[in-house]
Amino acid sequence: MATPEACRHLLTSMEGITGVHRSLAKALPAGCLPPGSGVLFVLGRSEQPLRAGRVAELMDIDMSVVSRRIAHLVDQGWVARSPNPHDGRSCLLGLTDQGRAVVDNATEQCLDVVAGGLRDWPDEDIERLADLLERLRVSLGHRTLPAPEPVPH
Amino acid sequence: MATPEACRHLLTSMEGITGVHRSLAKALPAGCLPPGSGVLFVLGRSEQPLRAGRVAELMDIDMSVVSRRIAHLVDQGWVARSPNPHDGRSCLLGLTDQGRAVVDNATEQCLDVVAGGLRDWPDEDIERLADLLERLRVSLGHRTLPAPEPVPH
DNA sequence: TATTGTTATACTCTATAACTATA
DNA sequence: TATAGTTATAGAGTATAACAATA
Repeated sequence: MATPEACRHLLTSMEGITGVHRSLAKALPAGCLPPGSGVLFVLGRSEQPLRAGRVAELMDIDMSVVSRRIAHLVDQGWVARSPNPHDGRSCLLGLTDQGRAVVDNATEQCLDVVAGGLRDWPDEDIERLADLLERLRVSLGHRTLPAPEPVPH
Repeated sequence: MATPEACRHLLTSMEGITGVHRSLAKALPAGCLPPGSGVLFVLGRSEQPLRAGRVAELMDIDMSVVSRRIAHLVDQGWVARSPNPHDGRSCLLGLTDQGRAVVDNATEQCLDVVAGGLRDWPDEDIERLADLLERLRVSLGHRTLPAPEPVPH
């Protein structure tokens, strides 16, 4: 049912999608989104500790990237590694209290900016946009929902 | 009217927004989006030739970035500089026929991927998402619409 | 003196490939 | 042999600062 016209319209509006993201980041106080925040957010949203490979899968980036970031985040004291009882090759990763504080602060700052920019929006438009973005992500094949850590054999 | 709950929901769905963009790029044939495509797209959408500073403004990135990209795109033969009759400090930038071909091809390839992923979406949802994204971009302060080149004094 | 654009430098995000350790 | 993770290297996007030319 997707006509080429509608897709073309969407494509144009998606063209600047990274710009929107950057605008948001620029509107934030300096240091609010430290390097590697993405990993921090993913770990912060997860119910359980995650393996590095699982983080890479959820973010749809290469594990080598996650590995280097994790090392840095551990150095910062924001992420803690604990041994994986089921597999000696991997560790389980979780936020420290400090890491949680960084995530919570960044989230609040982002919320301030978004809520400020969207203060005239009707609530239902915001909800609709969020829902549509989520569906777009799924339709374009990007993983999102953290499934429970599977127990290996 | 924007409640914190709705904004939080939107923020979560925006977190992976660059991932969606990357998914799209990854789904494309190699070489389809050459470095600097963004500048190419902006020039391709403009009715008239643009100054470098104007491109930077429209993309909300630093002019130094545009400058280096333009140099590369001119080397590739995709962008042509012409003298600006109103101001000797700047040039006017436009696509060459080759550049136009690159833009058109990339657009079609992107359309194929998007239309494929969204083939089950009702048309009105696609339009609604495109509209909401456009409004989001405006509300968060990101410039989009190419205004006519102002004539300096 | 202010503005336009260029260049040098550096930082962030990402991927590929080669490697180590464990399964 | 296959998988999880690490490390080295490289490419792409971006910003800041110093600079040259023109207004």
